[in-house]
Amino acid sequence: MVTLSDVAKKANVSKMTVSRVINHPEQVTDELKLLVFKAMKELNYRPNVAAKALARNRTQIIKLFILEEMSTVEPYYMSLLTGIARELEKRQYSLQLVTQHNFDIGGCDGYIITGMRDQDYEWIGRLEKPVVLFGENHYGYDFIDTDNQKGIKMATKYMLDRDYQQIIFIGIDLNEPFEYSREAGYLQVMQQVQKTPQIIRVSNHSHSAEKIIGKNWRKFPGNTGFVCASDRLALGVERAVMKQQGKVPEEYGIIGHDGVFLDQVADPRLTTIRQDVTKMGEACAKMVLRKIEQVGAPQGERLFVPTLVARETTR
Amino acid sequence: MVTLSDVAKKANVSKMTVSRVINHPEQVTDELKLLVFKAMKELNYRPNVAAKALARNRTQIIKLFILEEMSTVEPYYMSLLTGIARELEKRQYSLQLVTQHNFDIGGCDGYIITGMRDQDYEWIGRLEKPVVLFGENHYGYDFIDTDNQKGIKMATKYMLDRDYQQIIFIGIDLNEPFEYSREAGYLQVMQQVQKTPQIIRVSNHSHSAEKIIGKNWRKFPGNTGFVCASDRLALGVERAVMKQQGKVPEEYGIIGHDGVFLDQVADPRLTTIRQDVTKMGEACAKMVLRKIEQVGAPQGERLFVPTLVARETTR
DNA sequence: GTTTGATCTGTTACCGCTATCAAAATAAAA
DNA sequence: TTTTATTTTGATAGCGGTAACAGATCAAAC
Repeated sequence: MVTLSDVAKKANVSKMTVSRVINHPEQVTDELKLLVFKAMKELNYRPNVAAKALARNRTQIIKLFILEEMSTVEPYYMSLLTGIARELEKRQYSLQLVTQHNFDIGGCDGYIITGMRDQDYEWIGRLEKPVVLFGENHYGYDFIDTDNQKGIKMATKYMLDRDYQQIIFIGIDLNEPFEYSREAGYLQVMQQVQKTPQIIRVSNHSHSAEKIIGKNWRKFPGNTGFVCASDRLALGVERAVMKQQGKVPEEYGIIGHDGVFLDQVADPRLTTIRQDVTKMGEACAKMVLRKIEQVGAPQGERLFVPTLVARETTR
Repeated sequence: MVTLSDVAKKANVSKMTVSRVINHPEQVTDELKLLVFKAMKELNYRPNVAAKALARNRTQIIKLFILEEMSTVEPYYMSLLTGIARELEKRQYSLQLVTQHNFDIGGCDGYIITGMRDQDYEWIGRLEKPVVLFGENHYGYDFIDTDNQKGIKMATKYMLDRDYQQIIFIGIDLNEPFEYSREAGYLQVMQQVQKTPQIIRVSNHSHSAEKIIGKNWRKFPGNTGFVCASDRLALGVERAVMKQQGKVPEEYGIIGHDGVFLDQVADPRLTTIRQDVTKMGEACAKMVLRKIEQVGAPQGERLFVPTLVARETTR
């Protein structure tokens, strides 16, 4: 195994200089830097993460809490993980996945938390290492999220553009900020165009949406657009419409939200508000690492603007 | 931070004794063990993973390679991850997720690899640390998998039990062992009951299955059972049947395979061969850790028997 | 009561890296 | 040129564990 000392010897400098080239390059002359880089490359030097962690009194570990039940877990967590993992690896950090069933012990340098419900904020506030949330909140915690409001605004406007007359929002029956933001987006656009909004809230399962749409079918005369708070709901709505022999997209438009996995499985394929979840994952990792560097300084929020992917459920 | 020394002082023993209590308890008298445990508890001692790793020349890191494209990635990888993470954490290991886009550098103590295709085995063979595969293979690598053959056998038999006359296997158009095993399971049962088997292979997308079933609809008279190699395919088959006004499950039976996520999204809900992917994840982790302990000794294979979950697509 | 052997516990020396401070080299001011 | 300030580099001492060996303890055998 190639160590710092090996590189140091080869470059005719001290260990410390090599260490500095890696961690504080601004403190080293360009001349020496060059020598050291050359030696590192020639020896194919790989720093020993454990040694670094020990010396700096760090763990080089970030914990990811996924607080939702894994059975209901959205497939997009996989993309989130990919993004986080990619960024952490670049910076020589490891990941530890924490779910309901292993609320645990070992130390870490920071946390990324997602799937929070209101009651979680209390213990989150007591965590002693930097925390970044994936998902908006109103408690002042730093977070990354998609721009929920803008996303649904886009969807609603798109429905209007495509000339659907009656536009209905199918929301998730949950008192969480992301849902409020989405509804707000819908309401704002409806207000702008002076149409009466209509919101139906159901639990986030395709069957719930399907059922409620079926039951209230007579209220949806044709030319109706359904803006849905998730692709799951959109999938359920789509099925309900199809079963009622409603024509998609001619008579009924459907727009989902998320654009990860489910939208492609649907038939016709869902028009959806797509989020780049992987990129958001990277952003979570970057933010928590920056926060660690800055000894816990607040990082604020970062919203990612989603894109509307037009497919087969809108005309 | 509480260290070994703190515990040692409190228990009036040396650091080494404490270390032994943790790593080689059989070498310590019960008397001392009790003292040490008490001290550990009272001080709430948490071992420093980095220090341990450094001293033992280990990384305490396991890398998980997911070789499939993340866009097509099955949601069940999330369950796999959960299982792996849970087990690793118990043993003070961290996880590093490696995908197409960060084929990387840093060291590790072992690998778990999944989503391999034939051409991958070459470089896998060159890895210098213990490897465990998730997914059967014929190259002698240690692996964990679901019992593909038995699963499809169960499905096929179940179709027969439910008195579907013509039973068709919808397979994945891929030259991989798991597919062969599934087909073998189907073929064996068909042979036993002296029925002519019929296999249709398509790429693993719901739309592919839907299309091919639609196109060949006249070949499926009613009283037909479709045994599918994945829930995705089953979903497509289900849609095709519904579109042709076929009655599910009265006239047409459908059984999927995997039982993670998609089966619940379908409507009617899919009868499926369910795997406990989380448990298999745990098994992967256990196996690779054992292999590390045993300096790379072969561990063989371990097949998990899946269960048939009867729902709404079989009568 | 020694001696011997086995079992248990403690001492020492690292593992590879970084913070801290001291020393050397360089630049600026006197 | 000498003095002083500044920048750059090096020596040292851990970080918290573990392996390897040395020393102590204890029981059985002489």
